[in-house]
Amino acid sequence: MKIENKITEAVMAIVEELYGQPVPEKMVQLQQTRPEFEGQITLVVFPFTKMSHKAPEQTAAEIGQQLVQKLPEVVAKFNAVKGFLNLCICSQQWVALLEEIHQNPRFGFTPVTEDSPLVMIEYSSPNTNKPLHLGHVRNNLLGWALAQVMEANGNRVVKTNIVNDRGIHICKSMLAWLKWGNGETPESSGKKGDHLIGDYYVAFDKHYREEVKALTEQLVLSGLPAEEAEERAKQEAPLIKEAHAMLVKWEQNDPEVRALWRKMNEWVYAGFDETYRALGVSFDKIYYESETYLEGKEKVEEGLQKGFFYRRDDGSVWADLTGEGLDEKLLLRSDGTSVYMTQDIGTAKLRFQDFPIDKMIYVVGNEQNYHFQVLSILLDKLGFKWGKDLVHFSYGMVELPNGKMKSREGTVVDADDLIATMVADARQMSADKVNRLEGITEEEAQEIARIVGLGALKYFILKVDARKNMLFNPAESIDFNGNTGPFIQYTYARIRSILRKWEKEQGARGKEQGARSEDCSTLADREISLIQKLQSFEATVKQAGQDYNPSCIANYCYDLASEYNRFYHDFSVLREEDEQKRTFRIALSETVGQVIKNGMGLLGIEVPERM
RNA sequence: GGUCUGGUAGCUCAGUCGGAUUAGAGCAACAGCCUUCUAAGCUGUGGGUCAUGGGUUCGAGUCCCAUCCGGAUCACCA
Repeated sequence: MKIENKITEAVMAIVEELYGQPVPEKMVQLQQTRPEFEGQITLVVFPFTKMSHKAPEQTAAEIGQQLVQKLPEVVAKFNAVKGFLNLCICSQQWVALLEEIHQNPRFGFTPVTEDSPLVMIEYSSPNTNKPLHLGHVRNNLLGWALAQVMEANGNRVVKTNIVNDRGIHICKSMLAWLKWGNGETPESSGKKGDHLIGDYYVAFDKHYREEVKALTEQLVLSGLPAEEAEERAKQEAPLIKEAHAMLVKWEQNDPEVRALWRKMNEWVYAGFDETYRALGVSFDKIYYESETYLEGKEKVEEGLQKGFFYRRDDGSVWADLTGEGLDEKLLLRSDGTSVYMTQDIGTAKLRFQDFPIDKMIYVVGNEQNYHFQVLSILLDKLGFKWGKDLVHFSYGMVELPNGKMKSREGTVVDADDLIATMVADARQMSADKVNRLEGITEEEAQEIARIVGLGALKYFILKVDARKNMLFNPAESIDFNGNTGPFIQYTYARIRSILRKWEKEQGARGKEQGARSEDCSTLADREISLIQKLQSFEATVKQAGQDYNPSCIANYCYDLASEYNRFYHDFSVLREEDEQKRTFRIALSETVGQVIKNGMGLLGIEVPERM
């Protein structure tokens, strides 16, 4: 039984006994004692003053006395400051707690069973016409971390990706490749497939803009107002018309267009796979829009028959959501083709056929908040049981110091470049610390650099609250000091180093057990607060699962590492002469390392054995 | 304009269920600490009207209302 629970139970009994009123459990508020006061756990007594009809301080004192009497093995002594009752907990309790955590390598995790709820998480969702950029990186990292967190909270998780592999943007790349590509392939050019295709997408855009510009001038000369001229030029430029023609051919299953489309998409997928592998993310099931985009129509027809939707005179189908405080939403165009919303309904249908989903989480940027509000209502109306409380895990945009990322203006941070830069910087960083690299092969050093560089990137992104927009300053982000991933990794590596030395020592004189509860009556404040910190990992994981918020785990890892660093500087663990204390502190260190590893693991961040 | 969302130190960010006379980290600046288990570290100094005004109460950065500023969204685009 946890220390908190014992105290809560006792307080409930005591208050009822003293003041004659039953107390709901929620009223018993326990918190960590502020460092400037003596004690470790504090009871907030304000809520009880109404029952006691006494001053807060006196009420606190009365409860404190009873606690010491009734729980002598837990509460050693107390002091009351205003309405706060600070309790000094017996060291044995802390030692026992540490031992419990130490014994449980999965501390804080809820086991997953056959009957656990099935949660599907959709993330990444790239377009196949250009490589992944920083915005996708945030999406992928959040999606992956969220999946880990949900699993840690006892859910079965299916990670899924919907690939937007069809549409006008793909045709643009295809067209440009046909026109100017001379048969270039990833092999012949040495480029990653997604970058190759992205280059043609850019080429298309460049030529297209030139055409638009020339055509606009022409139209202006013939007497059209400038704005109107540009509008028309955009629609009538030969290139865009060709692209549209290609899209029509694609939809008609033209063998040549389809073959080219398939070939180029394969190149892109190979490129994406490489980036995904570098980021350490993966999927259990991938859906392609080309396979799902027609499915939604059927569901919309069904909704139409049931009277949820209505058809206008021009044949288009709409949902009237004014009753829900929203607008009317188009579901099928007048020509019968589907729109974005229809496709999402179709994808939902397929997913539900494939999996008995209990909860669906979409990791998609906050610019689509409205879309998912509507989708939730529509899916609910159409009878998807998870539709009503689907979760749109909505994250903010990544901004750059000079504004937003815009592919046209070349202010995009490419994912592959970014990863390579971070790893190279980490390599440079550790090369500066020559003594560390002793006895390490070049290969091992490279692997450490990969772990540290990626750790820096991942932590930098995951530590900020997902729903907020965040600023990515390329110069400052490559910082390995302070509140960063490498700081936490460093703490871990140092703990491992201590343990390696200790194990060597133990090997010489025979194995010995870790934490001992006897004779540790005088724990230092630092040790106790470390144990308290360790204990709160459980609550943090739970909270992250409830709020769908990986960032609190990131901040927890930093807090824990900081706390350990102070401990590390206060005590010489290996040189401690008192045998009891030393084994205790070794066990404490080992447990901190274990929790750091688990916490970082939830974020998809690896920790190195040495660095 | 409607809806949603954010505003905390020069900069980037934390801040749990509303809790403690003094609101925390990191970066940047300044000052200390490597004969001691990994200095990617530790300790200290300076830096704040928690956007503004009201309200709720024993108590508000946190909850409510209004205002100001920023962002997103409101397509027969995806």
